[in-house]
Amino acid sequence: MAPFRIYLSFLRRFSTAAVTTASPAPITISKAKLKLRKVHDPDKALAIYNSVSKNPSSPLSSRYAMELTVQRLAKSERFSDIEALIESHKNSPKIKTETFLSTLIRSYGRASMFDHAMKMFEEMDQLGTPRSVVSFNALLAASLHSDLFERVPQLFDEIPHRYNSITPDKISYGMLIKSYCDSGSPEKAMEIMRDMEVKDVEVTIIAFTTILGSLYKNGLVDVAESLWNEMVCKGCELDNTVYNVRLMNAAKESPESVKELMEEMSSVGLKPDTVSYNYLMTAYCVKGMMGEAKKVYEGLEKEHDCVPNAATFRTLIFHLCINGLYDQGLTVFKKSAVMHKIPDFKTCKHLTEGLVKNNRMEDARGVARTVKKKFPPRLVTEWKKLEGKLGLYSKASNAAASSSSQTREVFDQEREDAT
DNA sequence: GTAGGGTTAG
Repeated sequence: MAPFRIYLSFLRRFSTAAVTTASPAPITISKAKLKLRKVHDPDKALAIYNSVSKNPSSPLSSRYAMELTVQRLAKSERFSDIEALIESHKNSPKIKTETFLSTLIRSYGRASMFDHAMKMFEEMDQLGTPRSVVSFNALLAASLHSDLFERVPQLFDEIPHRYNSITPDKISYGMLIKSYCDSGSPEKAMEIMRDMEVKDVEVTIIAFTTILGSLYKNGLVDVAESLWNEMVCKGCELDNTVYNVRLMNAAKESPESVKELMEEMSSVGLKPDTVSYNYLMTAYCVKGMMGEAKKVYEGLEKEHDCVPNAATFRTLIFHLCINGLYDQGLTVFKKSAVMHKIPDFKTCKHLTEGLVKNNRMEDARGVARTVKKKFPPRLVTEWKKLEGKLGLYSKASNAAASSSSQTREVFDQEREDAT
């Protein structure tokens, strides 16, 4: 049933493509990956994926394409399509290699389908795939991505006992630590860390970073600071991510403390990245210093050679809206649409409501058009309810339509870009 | 990016 659905989806896409665009010819994998990053419609994603998966040239890359496709389908809750897609790979001779099978387990995790991941792990004997810590780690990753953090300690107890070919390594332990951190127990995570030291398993910078972030989030700032000192004393090679976690904490304090820490970052030879600048921008936003926040945003590309990401847009647009700066919010929103990184539902709602309140009906409809194109079906349904409440397409609002040729231009540009 | 775990939600 499910493979047939995929086929139908593909046909559907194929027939529209035949009418509206010139050639649906087979494409290279690198092209497919570029396209997949932009496309959010699950049927389009599947069509792109199918147009390369037949081409056997580069199997390594197509795994990545699969993960992207699965993520698109997962957002639309198309679980039977995901199952069909992933299971179809079991026919490949590569299924006997543990890394390939582990990719499939991990993909199930990306779709929060932990039971399927577990089933695949258990089927390894029948499939003739040898087991090592590689597939065990894939299974742990699948439970973390499925938000089943309580399953991780359980698997940790059971699996290595059941299969003597599996010995947890530093990455397994890293995920165990993450599971405790995600369930709000950084102290328990620190116990695991001490346990690793006893067992002579390396505590990597990633494990440290996980704990550090969790300590800050749970308000255990003093413990976090002493862990940081411990890392520095041990000569741990610090990187951007661990500094970014500290910046997260500094952002709660003040923009000044963020800047100070960013200078420290530079002085140790690290270059602040998009995430770092996002924290600086956030620090200005929460203080209501929107002019300064926008300067950070504008400097991202111009001065710092960084690309704004989804969090950049989400945070900035949200705060522009709650400060009543809908016009500026709209400008930034347009940019986010061009970059296929529109903000979340709540932020889009704020923006649209604000535009309606200011009688900018055509601009509000422009935002709505983009939202409906990019959100998964469930949210589109929700969004249409909002449109009804706002009277976005009522007669009165049509009459009030104004100044929108510019809006159309930008949204049309975005539309072409998406195909 | 090539095996895999870490950072942003007002």
